[in-house]
Amino acid sequence: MNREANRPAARSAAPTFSPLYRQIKDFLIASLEQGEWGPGDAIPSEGELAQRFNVSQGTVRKAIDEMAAENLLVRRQGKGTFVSTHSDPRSFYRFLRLLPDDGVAVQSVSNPFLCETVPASPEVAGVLGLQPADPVIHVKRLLSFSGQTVVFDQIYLLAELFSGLTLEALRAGERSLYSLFESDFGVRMINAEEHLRAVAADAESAGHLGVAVGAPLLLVERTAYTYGNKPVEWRRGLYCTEKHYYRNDLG
Amino acid sequence: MNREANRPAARSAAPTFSPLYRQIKDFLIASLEQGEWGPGDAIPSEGELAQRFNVSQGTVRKAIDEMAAENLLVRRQGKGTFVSTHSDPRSFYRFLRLLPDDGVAVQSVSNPFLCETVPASPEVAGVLGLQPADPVIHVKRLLSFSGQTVVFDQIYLLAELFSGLTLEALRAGERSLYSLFESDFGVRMINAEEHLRAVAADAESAGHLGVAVGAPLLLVERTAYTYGNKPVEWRRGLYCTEKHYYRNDLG
DNA sequence: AAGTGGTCTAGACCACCGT
DNA sequence: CGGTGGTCTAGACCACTTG
Repeated sequence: MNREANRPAARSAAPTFSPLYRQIKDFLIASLEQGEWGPGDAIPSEGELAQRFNVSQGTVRKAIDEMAAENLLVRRQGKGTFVSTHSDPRSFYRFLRLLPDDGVAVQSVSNPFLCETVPASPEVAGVLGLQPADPVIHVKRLLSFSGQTVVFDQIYLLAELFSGLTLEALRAGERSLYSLFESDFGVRMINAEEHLRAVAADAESAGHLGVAVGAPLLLVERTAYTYGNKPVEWRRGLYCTEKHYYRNDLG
Repeated sequence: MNREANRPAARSAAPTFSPLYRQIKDFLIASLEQGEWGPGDAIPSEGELAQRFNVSQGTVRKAIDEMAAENLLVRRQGKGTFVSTHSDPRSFYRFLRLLPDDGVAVQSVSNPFLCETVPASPEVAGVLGLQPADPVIHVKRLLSFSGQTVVFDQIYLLAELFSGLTLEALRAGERSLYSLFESDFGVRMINAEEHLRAVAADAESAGHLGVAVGAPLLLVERTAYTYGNKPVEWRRGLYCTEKHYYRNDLG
């Protein structure tokens, strides 16, 4: 790494000081972004990276530590360091926070029933950084836990990144949506922000979820980001919380 | 630290191996728990701790790094390492996730109107690890943002830890509840878990929040923990989400 | 200038995993 | 066994804060 090119910069005025391990981290993130190593792959060992960058192993270690803390990489002692993937439950975080009142988490079943390209509404365009009427892919689906429909999702995706997505592809396989996005479109969701509200069920939601019109539903609006905090998905989920709750750990 | 006493243990059967830095971390946490250093105080420097434990500075550093990541300590370059406190906004995390739709976060105003000791209901006893009918302190309060009442909280506290808490004390000062608990009762909330649901407003909540009976409200049930994952508070909050939302960052 | 945390090094040894 | 990550050391120097 360019020791000499960097250190003097710290003494000069504007350019923010960037320690070696951060330069290495940035390089590794850029490599991930470019697909240098795919999801689930092992990255080079600490020793090899240290040689490649001409730094000590401890410096590489600090870079990888931070990326592991951000769920970009997963360390496994004795085996290596691996790129996180949504396909592997033990590796990537799950975004669905809904749990049944009694008993433990059960596998959810996704049932998509619409997938079409439409012009973005002003709201969706604003969130995804598009011009109004730019194309987005609109997906509607239901989520069930133990045979009971609990979530009605409306999902909006950047058409540019997910062109070719079909209802058949969504229906195929047992994979999660994000797992499919990752393997079939090379788009990895690495971060998301949710806004929660209580709302009254409208006719469509009530029908899907089997509740009365006007019944209280949990509205979950999610913006999901890929590398560089680029928003690529916005979804509006209506959760029936009669027998399930949304769990959040603070701290 | 007891190098020799520890290492052989790793080779024997049962006792789980514990690295040096973890022993130091555990020692520091125990010290915090016993009030060795109060909220906002500086703990000894890395060098001094290294000498005291007869380890290298790097080992102390790793222990402190983990505690800083858990929001137990706050590092400030050039100054020292300090015990987190709810009194200092820049130091401890805030638990309130409610934000106004438009504009940035505004200071909330707490308006408590009831504080009495009552026997724990079975539900509260279960969560707080008490026997039913053990005493708990029941607090009711309203929270306002910019003059508008948005939250109706019912709070249950271990009577044992908060004996002497009065409505007057709650009303005094501008401090947050957790700041008051920390300074007046020596109880520090370090972790919490929330369960969210959408519910229909009952008569009491509707009256407090100025909405119709049956209107959708966000129900937030929180269990808060102090050191050792000991639950010390349970609260049931009803949030009016007409002009505010609950924000959650995933990842 | 002195004291603190922040970065970096070079090397040792341990724990874990596969072959 | 060899290779990986995990722990630990001793020491150097940098960056930030305060007096």
